[in-house]
Amino acid sequence: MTKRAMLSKDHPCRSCDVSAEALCRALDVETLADFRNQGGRLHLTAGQTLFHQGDPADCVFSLTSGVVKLYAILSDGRRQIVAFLFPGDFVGFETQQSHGFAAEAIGDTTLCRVLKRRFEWFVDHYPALAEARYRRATAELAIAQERMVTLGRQTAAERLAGFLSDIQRRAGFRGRDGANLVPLPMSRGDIADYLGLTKETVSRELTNLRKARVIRSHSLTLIEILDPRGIGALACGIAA
Amino acid sequence: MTKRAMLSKDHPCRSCDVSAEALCRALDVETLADFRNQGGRLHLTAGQTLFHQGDPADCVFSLTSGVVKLYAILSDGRRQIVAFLFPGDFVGFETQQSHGFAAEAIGDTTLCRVLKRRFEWFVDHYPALAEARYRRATAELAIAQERMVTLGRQTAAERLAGFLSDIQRRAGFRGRDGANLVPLPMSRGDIADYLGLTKETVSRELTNLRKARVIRSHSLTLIEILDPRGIGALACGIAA
DNA sequence: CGTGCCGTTGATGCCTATCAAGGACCGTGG
DNA sequence: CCACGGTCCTTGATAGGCATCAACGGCACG
Repeated sequence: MTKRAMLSKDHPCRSCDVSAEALCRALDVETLADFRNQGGRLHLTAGQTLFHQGDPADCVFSLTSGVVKLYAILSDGRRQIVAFLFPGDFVGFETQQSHGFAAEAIGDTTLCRVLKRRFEWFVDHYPALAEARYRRATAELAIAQERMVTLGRQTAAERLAGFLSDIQRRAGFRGRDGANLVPLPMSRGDIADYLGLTKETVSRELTNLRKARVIRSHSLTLIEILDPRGIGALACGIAA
Repeated sequence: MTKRAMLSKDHPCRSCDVSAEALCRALDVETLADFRNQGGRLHLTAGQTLFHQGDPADCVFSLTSGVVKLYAILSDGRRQIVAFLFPGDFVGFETQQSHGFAAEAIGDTTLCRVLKRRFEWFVDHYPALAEARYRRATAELAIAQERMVTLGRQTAAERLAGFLSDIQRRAGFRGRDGANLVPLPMSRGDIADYLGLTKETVSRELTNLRKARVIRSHSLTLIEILDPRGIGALACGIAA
């Protein structure tokens, strides 16, 4: 049994099943309880925004269920989705005063919220949390830099293959027959805006992969990867 | 007089004129001297690489003069430059074991090198340095995310305008007649690989800006911005 | 059972890449 | 000092990949 089980029976963190990499995990049990009591729990339904571009960034959030998109909108309506956030991801721990991007729920979503000032108090007093926060920041930086390569230099097919690999790694699961299943809770338009393409191109490339028997669609929001090597070969590109 | 003047007369950091945001500035004088003695100074000439993709990341570097490009190469030779580093910038403070990108000097370059283990010892013992390192990481993350927008959604003209604005902010200076001068030490090919374009397109867009009297070329590596508002109008895009 | 949103597919066009040639600049060596 | 070669930049012609425009189909919802 993990220390986690020692939380009082009705403490929300007790049943929190976010991935082991969540920043909260850097805290021991009593501290976690303390930390958790600083904030509140938040529910969002599809399309609700957590914050807009330019909003003051005075809270940090830990996503416990659902998927959130982080995006920028240009003056003429063009949109770029900077990241999809999955359970276990943190939002808002950047040092800027205001949010550079908007955050919006893709489906039903729950988050934990803590005032940033509180969060920083904990960071100052618990080196493990500071360390975890720093590791998270550099990990995200590395991801962001990889995405520059994707957006700057890859073709539509490569982008989509890379995207499917990523989602599989972060949210993929096995069917009872061992099938390699990948959920796609976001719309085609969202995928397009994430990859710097249009929804039509995303749709076309998906059918290409389908025709090539690399993937199979179980529904609009659930695909199966039939040929992981094929996906990998397309996606890789990077490094010699 | 700043505390800096208290460094022993021949201490290398004494004459170091990197921008005030360099991480070293988080340390007080004696500590800085101590810190500085851990490493060495490094000189590179045009085209020399500091490290390759995949090299073990066991040193951190502080750029004191010159410009360095950080880039990835895909298996078929496509290249994406992830960042240009200017004096005051730090390299290699990410948490990964190996470098995800290669670093190469664009012209003559000098850097300070410190073993990462040493650096981390200082981070552990000087909270101000930890704080500065964290701020730097999140600042770079924000920049990387902005660049996703550029690479994913902006046109060639917008990318170039944004690029010129950025370089002006980071390395621009005034001529004796007040001219708004921007150095371009990197080649057109480098700019192209930074912006996700080709060198031909970069060249064409530069001549467009020239014909539109938005910029003027003093030489291949030095341009003058005649119409900052024009550049800004093109570059902005972001936010309504 | 209609209505609307989302996804797919097709036809067309545009932006930028690619291919190609000429020109400017620079360092070298005669 | 000038000729020379190489590299980088510029400019033009053409092509291709993806966007745009448009129509249709499926699915969810009222």
